[in-house]
Amino acid sequence: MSLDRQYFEEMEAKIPHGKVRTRFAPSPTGYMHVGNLRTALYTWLIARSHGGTFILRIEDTDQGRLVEGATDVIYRTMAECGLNHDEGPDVGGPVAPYIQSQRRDTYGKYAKLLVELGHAYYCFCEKTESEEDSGVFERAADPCRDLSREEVEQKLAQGLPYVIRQRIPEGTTTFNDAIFGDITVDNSTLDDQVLLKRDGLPTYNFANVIDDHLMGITHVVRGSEYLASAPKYNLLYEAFGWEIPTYVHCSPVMRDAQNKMSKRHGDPSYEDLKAEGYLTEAVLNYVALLGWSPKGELAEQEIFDLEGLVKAFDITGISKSPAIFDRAKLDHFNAVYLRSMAAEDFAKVAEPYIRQSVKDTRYDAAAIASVLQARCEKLSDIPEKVDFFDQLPEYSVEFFTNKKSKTNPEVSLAMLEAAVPALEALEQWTVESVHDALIGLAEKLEVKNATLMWPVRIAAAGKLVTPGGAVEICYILGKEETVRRLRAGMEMLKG
RNA sequence: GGCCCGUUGGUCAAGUGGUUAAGACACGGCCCUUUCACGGCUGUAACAUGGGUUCGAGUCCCGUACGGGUCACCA
Repeated sequence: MSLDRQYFEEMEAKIPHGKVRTRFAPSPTGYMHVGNLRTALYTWLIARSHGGTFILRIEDTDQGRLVEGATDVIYRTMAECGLNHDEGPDVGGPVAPYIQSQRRDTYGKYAKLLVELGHAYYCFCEKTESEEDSGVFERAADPCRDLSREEVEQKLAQGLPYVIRQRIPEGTTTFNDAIFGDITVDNSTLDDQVLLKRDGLPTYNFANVIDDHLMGITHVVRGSEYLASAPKYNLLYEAFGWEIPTYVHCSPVMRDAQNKMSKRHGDPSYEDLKAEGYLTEAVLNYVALLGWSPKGELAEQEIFDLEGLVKAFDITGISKSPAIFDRAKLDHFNAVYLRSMAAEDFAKVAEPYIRQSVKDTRYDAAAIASVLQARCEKLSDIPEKVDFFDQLPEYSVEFFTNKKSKTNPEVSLAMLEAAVPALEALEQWTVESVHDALIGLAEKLEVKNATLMWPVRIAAAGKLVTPGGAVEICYILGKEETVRRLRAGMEMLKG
């Protein structure tokens, strides 16, 4: 067994040093769930807030789980969110390739190096049966652990299939996590995990260590489900004599107190949220705060754009406990972002939703948008809110009764009878002219504004709750349609 | 079951031995008002639990309960 020393030297020589380097390393499942997005965000933030480098690496070592087009979802999501990477499969970089299936040889070589170093061994056993739910898990000593060098050579020469396993030493292992602190475990609780699978591909755990080292990763950000395997990582780094990176284990995003967000439960992915009418900025902002909070004078701030996050972000603000994903709060963030948009920008994103129910192009989408902006939490709320423009809904005569406005059917009829000629007389049909006409009329009739406005709005919209008041709705409807609807209301009140 | 981790209002959370225990969302009330919103004001509501340590504990230590993770030739 001869090792290619030069290969290792070359690989080592390529590793960049001196700057923070982080990596987001998804396996291509075709689905970017919220927890994933948050991990990507934090990872990106750590790099950017240190002026470091952010790397995208694709972990596709599981041949059985390859999903067509899955990497596209990752690229698209990252780009849309503004989480740009400096190195990756598509842009290259000094430690390419960035797709694990293309690094196959490397893992094999390092696995053999580890065998040579005495920290791993060849195992020729059959695949281990999963122990089911026997309740007690006891690891039998692996007979291959103590095979002599000659025996190994012999079996190899016979072409027997094998895996390479990590040789866990006696003692205890302590590792440090930036969020959880020092954690010490007894090595007897660690198993001689497989490093290199029978198909020659590395296991996730091994590939991670090799790639993170070879890519010069300084901060390993990942879900807390990997916390338990961290000691084995340390042992691996130590076995190679490599510097151990900073671990940053993040607790999961939950759907409720017991369950993680999951595709299986129908929890939304980033793309699902987009489709539901949420803004990318709002999702990112919300997700950033799910499990992280700013320190110091920024502690009370909640609205952050990416740039603001870069300035405020700090690993120590990441919390240990899991966070439940709360729609109501996401809705709030989305509403805040929607409201803060310039009117024309909002009109632009709202228009498709408006046109879902307002097909009649005589009705100005921009005008409708302006009335909608302060009134929706997500864009998908829009169609239902503006459905009365195209067609006046059937409504109850009871709608005309409103205590606070001091209206009832009788009063309403009188108001409409007065409003119709006043509006018909208008030469200019603008928000101002309609407003002035109606306010002037109320004054003349010596009734409070609401007494006149309420029936007008009901007759114009046929709904109890509308985006905008009587004036805006009449304006958008136009004179002809407004008058037609008010007259219809009068007929109804007479009948 | 072993090992590891976590636990501040319904939710997100600040808090690093001495505070009237922040703030946000949600919820209730009031104001504004041309409905609903927006905006403003205001209210209800929390340190899982039992022991220590200490003059003093949400903050430190131990136990208990509950929850989660992990124990794959998956990632």
